[in-house]
Order: sequence, then structure tokens, then C-alpha cells
Amino acid sequence: MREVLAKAAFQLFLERGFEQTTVDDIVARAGVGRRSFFRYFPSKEDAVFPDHESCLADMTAFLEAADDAEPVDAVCDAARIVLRMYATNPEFSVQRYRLTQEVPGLRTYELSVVRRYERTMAGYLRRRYADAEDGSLRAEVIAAAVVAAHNNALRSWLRSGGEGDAEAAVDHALELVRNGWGSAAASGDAGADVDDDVVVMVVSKRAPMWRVVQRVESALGQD
Amino acid sequence: MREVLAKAAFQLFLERGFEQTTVDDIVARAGVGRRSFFRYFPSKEDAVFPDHESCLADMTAFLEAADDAEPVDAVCDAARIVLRMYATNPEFSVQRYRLTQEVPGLRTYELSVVRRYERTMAGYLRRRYADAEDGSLRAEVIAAAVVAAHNNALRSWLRSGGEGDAEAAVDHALELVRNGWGSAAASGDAGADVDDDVVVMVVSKRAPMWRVVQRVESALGQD
DNA sequence: CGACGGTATGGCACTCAGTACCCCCTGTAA
DNA sequence: TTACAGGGGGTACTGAGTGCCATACCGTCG
Repeated sequence: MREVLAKAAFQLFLERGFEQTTVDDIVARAGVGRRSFFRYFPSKEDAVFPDHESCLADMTAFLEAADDAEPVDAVCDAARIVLRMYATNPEFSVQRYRLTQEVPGLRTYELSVVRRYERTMAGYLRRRYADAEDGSLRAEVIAAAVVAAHNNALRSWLRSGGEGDAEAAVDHALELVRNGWGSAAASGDAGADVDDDVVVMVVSKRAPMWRVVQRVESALGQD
Repeated sequence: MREVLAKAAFQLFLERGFEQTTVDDIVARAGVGRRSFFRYFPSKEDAVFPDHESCLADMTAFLEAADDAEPVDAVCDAARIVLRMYATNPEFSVQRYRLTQEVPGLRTYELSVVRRYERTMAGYLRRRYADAEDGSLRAEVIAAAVVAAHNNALRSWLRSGGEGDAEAAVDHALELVRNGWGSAAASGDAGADVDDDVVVMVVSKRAPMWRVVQRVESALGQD
């Protein structure tokens, strides 16, 4: 029933536009009562994003089970969950993207949806950084950066009409974020000698940036 | 007139709550016609944020004149413009914050407002990073991080009831962002020797983190 | 002085999203 | 058959937002 309504609604939105379609039009095409529409979708906008509710639940469950992973890695993987949801139905995602772009009301609604993902990630990071200095701040900034990177890659994939490798684009974008804040355990790619006031580092050019930063941070004793 | 309406609206929102106040209530108290309200505010929500329009204009003007500053510094200063707007009327800002927190509709509206600031910053950074690799991605990620840091500091200041130094809190939050992506010219605090595959660095412990990162980045030839 | 055009405001009527309330239909148990 | 419960339908209402027109004010020109 939810599905029937969502399908009817989306068809009409594509045919006449979102604002030109009334809820009465939707229920007429779906062959159900007007009251039933609002039983399944709290608002007209919700019919455009019928799958985000369950995706958010997936992400929440994923993060709850990720208490031993490296925090930034975990939220990056969480972002990939969202990406995969989009990538599962490329045509639908692309059409919805175009629709969302040209309807201001849908753009702001999408914002609130994205915000819930971001808050979920930030909440997870806040728990993981509970003991760290500026934990809450770091959590929110990292969550925002991860979401921004994900959205940048996702949008350019959607703009291209669903061509190309969305996963690779998101991986690349997330890598840039990790270069700023990654804090995985450093491996042998970079080493540091600590003196009183001066640090001497030997770094392989092949070292991932985030590992270098990690080493520099711990060597300098900065946060 | 805008001011009269905004004041009447805000009083009523505090007295009865946002949703319990109709536009008719507002215009009745303001002593004007209902139609006039919508001439000055496109929606009821806009009456809660009467000053963001001009603040956004200020930020836009500021960034247009900042074509020679360091990009990340420029957007951080742009964020401070918003902070100062809040800090100008602490009591009003705090009351509005509490109101916004308990009304979901206002929270999503605020999101769209914040988003416009973020887009303005991202647009500026995109221009400045036009030649850089992944310029658009970097622009959006940095803008998101700056906004998140700013909001984190702003919100904790608002939660405290407007006590304490908001400017200092924001400065501290923005510093954390710069530690991730700052790219100011490196000074003599850190030096690097470049070999074929290995980099040897000598770093003062007093060096600001972002300068070290800058040196590491350029030494490793990573973007 | 009066006619005139532009601008700001008020009033009225309308559409439509969203809600409260009640009804009906259907399936199940006694 | 009645009793009951629950998903769905219908109706009427509130209130935001819009379009259209009337009105009042104000400076200018004849």
C-alpha cells in the first residue's frame, strides 16, 4: 500500500511537477482514500523519499554494532550505506534528484533528511570521543565533513545520470576527509624521533597522509 | 513595519508557542492587515529569523572583497560575521534558540537558513580552488566543517544562556578545522628535506599543527 | 485647486495540506 | 447471530499562503 502510493505519487510528480500535484490527485490515481495517504506518509514530501526511513534505521543499527572499529572508518562505512541505497535504483535516484533540484520545498525537506543521517553519525562519534578533548566538537565537524564529501560525490554521480562508479567516487571523496582527521593506528610508513623541543621524522612518500598526520600529532603531543 | 511585525510575532511565539500562534493573531497584535504580513515575510517561519537575510548579504559582500586573503581564513572570518549577529542581541538569540529547539518546523527552517550560508562559503571556496585538484570537493567539505564548528560553538554558547565569550569559543572551534585543512604559507617552524622516496622532517614542538601539515603535504607531493 | 500615477496597505475569496472525528466494512470469536 | 477490533474511507474543519481588487496616501503636473 505504501508502495502503491509512493509509485503513484512519483509518477504524477514527474508528469505534472510536485507543486502542481495535489494529494487528491495521488489518491485518485492510487485508487485509495485521501485519509489513507496521510496514514502512510506524514506529509506530501515524504512520498518522494520513501526509503530513507529504513536506510536511517540500517545506519543506526550498523553504528551500534561498530563499537570496536576505528571511529572515522565507521562513519565513512555508514555513509556508504546511504550511497548503496541510491545506487540500487539508479534511474529512480536520478529522476528524484532532478525533481528535488527544481522544487525548493523538496530541497529543504531533503536537508532535514540528510541532517538526520549527520546527527546519527555525530552521535556515534560523540560516544566514541567521549573522553577526548573537544570530543563533541570533533564529532560534529567530522560528521559534517563526511556527509559533505559523500554528498559531493553522490551529486556528481547523479548529475552524470548514474554513469560511472559511484562507490569509487565516494571512496575518493572520503579519503580526502580522512587525510584531515583520520586517526587510525600508524603503521610502519612513518616514524618519529622525539627530542626535547624538536621532532625528527622520516616519512615514506607512499605513506597515506592520514597516517602521517597521526604520527605528527602524537609526536608533537598536540590534540 | 517589518520590525513591528517581527516583534509582535516573537512575543506571541514566546507566550503561546509557535504552532499555537496563527498569523491572524500576529497581525491583530501588530494592528495591521493579514495581507501585509506576507508582504514582509514569505512564511510564518521567516518572522523568527528576520535578520538572517541581511546577514547573508553581509557575508556575500565580505567574501566578494576577500579575493586576496587565504581562502580558509576568509570563510572563518565570514563565519564570525554570523556569530557577531547572534552576539549583538544575546537575550533575543537565546530565547530564539530555545524556541527553535522545541519546534520541529523551526528546526528544519533554520537548516535551510544555515545551508545558504554554507553554500555561499562553498561557492567562494570553489572559485578560489578552481585550479586545484578536487577543488569543488574541498570547497564543500571545508565549508561544511567550518559551519559545523561554528554551530557547535554557537550552540554551546546559546545553551549556556549567553554567558561566556562566544568569540573565543568559535575561534577555538575554527582552529580545530584549520588544523585539518589550513594551507597558509609555512614559516620557519618546520622544515623538510626531500629525497627520492623518503622525506626527513625537523619540526619544532611549538609549531602550529596546520603549518606542519602544510609542510608535510607539500613535501609528500600530495594534494 | 483638481486630476493623475505610483506605491503601500487592507480586505476578500480561494486552494490545498494536514487533522479530528466518525463511519463502515471485514474478519474473528463466542 | 451478536460482540468486538482494526484497517481503511468520508466529511468537515483549521490555517498557511496566494491572487485580485479596492482603497488610502503622496508627490507631480496641469
